[in-house]
Amino acid sequence: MLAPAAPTVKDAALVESRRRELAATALQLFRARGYHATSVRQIAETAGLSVGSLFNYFRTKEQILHFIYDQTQAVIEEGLQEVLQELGPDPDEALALALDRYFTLIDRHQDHTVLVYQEFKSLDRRAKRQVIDRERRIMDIFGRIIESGIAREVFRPHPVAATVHAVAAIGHMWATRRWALRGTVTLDEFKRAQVTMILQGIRRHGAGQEGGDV
Amino acid sequence: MLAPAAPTVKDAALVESRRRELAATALQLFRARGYHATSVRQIAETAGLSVGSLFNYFRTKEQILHFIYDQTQAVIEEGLQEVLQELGPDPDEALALALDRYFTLIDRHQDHTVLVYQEFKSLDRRAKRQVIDRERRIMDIFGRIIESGIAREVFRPHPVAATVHAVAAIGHMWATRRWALRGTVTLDEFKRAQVTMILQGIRRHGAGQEGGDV
Amino acid sequence: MLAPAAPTVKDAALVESRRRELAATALQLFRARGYHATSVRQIAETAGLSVGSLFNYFRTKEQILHFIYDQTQAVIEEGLQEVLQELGPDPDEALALALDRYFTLIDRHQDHTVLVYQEFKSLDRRAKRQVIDRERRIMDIFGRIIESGIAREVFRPHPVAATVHAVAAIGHMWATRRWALRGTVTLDEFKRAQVTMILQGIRRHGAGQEGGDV
Amino acid sequence: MLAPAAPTVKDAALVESRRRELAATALQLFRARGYHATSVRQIAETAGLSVGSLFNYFRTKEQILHFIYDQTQAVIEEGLQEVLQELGPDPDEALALALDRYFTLIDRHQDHTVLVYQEFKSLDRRAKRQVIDRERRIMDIFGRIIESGIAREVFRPHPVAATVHAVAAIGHMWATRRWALRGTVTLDEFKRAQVTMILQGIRRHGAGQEGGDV
DNA sequence: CATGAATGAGGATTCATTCAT
DNA sequence: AATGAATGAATCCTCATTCAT
Repeated sequence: MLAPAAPTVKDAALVESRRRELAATALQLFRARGYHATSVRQIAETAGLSVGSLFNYFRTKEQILHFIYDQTQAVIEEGLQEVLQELGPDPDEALALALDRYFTLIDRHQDHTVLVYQEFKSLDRRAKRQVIDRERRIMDIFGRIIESGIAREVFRPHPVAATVHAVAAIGHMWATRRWALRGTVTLDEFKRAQVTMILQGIRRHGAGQEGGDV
Repeated sequence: MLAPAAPTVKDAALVESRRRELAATALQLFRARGYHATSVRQIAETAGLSVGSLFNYFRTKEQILHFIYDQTQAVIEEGLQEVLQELGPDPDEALALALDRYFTLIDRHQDHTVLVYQEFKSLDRRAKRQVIDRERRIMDIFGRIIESGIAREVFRPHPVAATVHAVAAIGHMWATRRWALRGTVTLDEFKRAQVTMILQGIRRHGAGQEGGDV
Repeated sequence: MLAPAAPTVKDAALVESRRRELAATALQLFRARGYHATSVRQIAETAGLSVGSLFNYFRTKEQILHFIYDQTQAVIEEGLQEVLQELGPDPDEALALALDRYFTLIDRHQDHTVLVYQEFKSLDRRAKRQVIDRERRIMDIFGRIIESGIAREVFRPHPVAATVHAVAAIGHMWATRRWALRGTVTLDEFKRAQVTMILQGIRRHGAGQEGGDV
Repeated sequence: MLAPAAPTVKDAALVESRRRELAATALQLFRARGYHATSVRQIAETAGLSVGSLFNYFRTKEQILHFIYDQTQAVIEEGLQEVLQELGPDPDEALALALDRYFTLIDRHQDHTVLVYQEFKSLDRRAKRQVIDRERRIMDIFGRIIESGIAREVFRPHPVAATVHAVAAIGHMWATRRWALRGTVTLDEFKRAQVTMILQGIRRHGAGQEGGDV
């Protein structure tokens, strides 16, 4: 969870709900105009609050950004942890399922995904570290699946980091390269193509299932 | 070429060299501090010019950004066109060579690559379109190689867009996810792993060469 | 007495006690951080009240300041009136006693003394006049002693205003120039030195008692 | 001298003259409305500049305040150093001359004198120290005269700090208590009364000249 | 062509005060 | 009588851009 640090307002439930509203509004504006081009006043007004009120829920503009990051990363991490429970021992199937879920989550949080690429550097050091730590935890989920596949001699023993971050890159691309994909590939086609490529790409014996049957 | 639009100064050679200097300086500053956190004054001073002078070579701050994008994209496109000449008919080998070159170019222009992700939205519509058009041309190079592979029934007939942009995503990741890769994978290891994964991943018969022989 | 103007709350005793508490808290904060750097919210919280409540006891922030001034000036005036009762006819002795009491009171209300110098101008015209009137009354106490001394030809016939305000300046300096005096002079040494200087300084025949016998 | 720290503008002479103008304007406004109640915009506009320009000459509002302090303290210190050259060996006469000059300087810089009392606390630590150091140097000038008088057994051996700061307090009072003195005492009467009181007040043998013959 | 002083719109943030509960 | 959430004017400061020299 993101460090609380809400000024003035004491009603925790109110704080939570207002923060959510504001974050949602801000996310849209940040994506539409960019973080710097979006003024705090715009956020407040779009959310139907006064500037003063906004600052009762976030202490700085940057905190809004951090909150957005934290909130969605949490959802993604939880979503993946959830699917982890359901995974069988077959690395092929496990990775396919995890990838499917990951791509679904990214699809659901496209704006957030792009925003991380764009405005990560606008965070302060502490926030940066938090975001990176969380991202590392998310990557570790795939890392463990792949390592188990390597241990079982199903996957090739390639540098896990390279593979794991390729997974992230390919997933994120669904959000960052929408301009190219929109209209040419559906989410399902995208999933099938990428899952196939990744699975077949890292499998030890090129032979076997043609993957993609997810 | 980037739309001209240099004010006042007539000497074309001077304009070109000054622009290059300024762009190089600006790229470093943008990467170090971010586009918005970098002031035009800083760029000018770091480059050893006066603010007034800078505005003789670029009409707006945004134009500097656009110039940087355009310049590096041109180098990348040319670098790929170059390698295209040398490609034989074997799609496997062709793709491997093109990928290798592409990853090399991205490694050489990491700052630029990251900057595109971060500040693309700061461009105006015209500039955006130009950058996207160029990116599409770059992608088309891979597109043609892959299509030819599909035609020869070497590659699986998956949506080309998905594959092509996966190539981009994986390449860019070398720049955008340095924080994760630095220290764990060398450029050569990275190249080998990704080229293998991509080739094996899209090949029709999973069997065959184990890739990586680049 | 300070002009009433307490809103809403009717219970006079409650009003008085709350005002005292708030004023005491505010005085400390004003001295520590400055009047402008202290927010009403801080005052309320430090005093253990809600902002809303505070505004039931003071209508404006300025009114708090005014109240502090008024309250302490009253104490000082009363303290001096008190000593006036005990004064004998000897102007030398009378002045010495009054000065001693005055310096003691200032020592006890250093924060207030400094605050008057700093934030007098933050009062509105009416409040300013009230504070000045009270200060004049305090000065008059010394004025009358000195005039009586002049009439008895014990003190030199110098402009009384000059002498009287020198007394104030010297007394206040114990508070305003603490940075210089702290650690070098004790209150008693200070008193002895200043009383001696003042008495000997205004006495008609420089000769006579060497003062300091306070 | 005040640490330079002027941004942007390079023409040193221009910086100096603009700073003087701005400081003069600011001093008036600060005195009339108070430091906090005066906006930077007001200062700029009153001085006939744009806000942006003002910030080419001072980096912060506080720096203006510091500059004002520094500038006038320098004048006062120099003025006293000057008179030091002309002093003979007679402590009585020396002190009388120094006091006369000091009171004259304070009269000439009343606004500054009051402002120090009011807004000293608005300075940051470094600036505070600078102002105090300078004030100490000014006090030392009187300190040395008095000590020499004590050494020659002309003045009583009272704590020098107490006397020296009484001098300051009495001098400053001409500025801080104008509201009481204006109209009742002229500068010359004030000087004569205070010089007499101080000299006679600290002299060893109450006898001797009746002072005031300045 | 170069310089650098001037501009002023615009941004984030604070805070005294109000008022519905 | 107490609470504390809401308000929005006002503040300091930055920075891209212009233009006289």
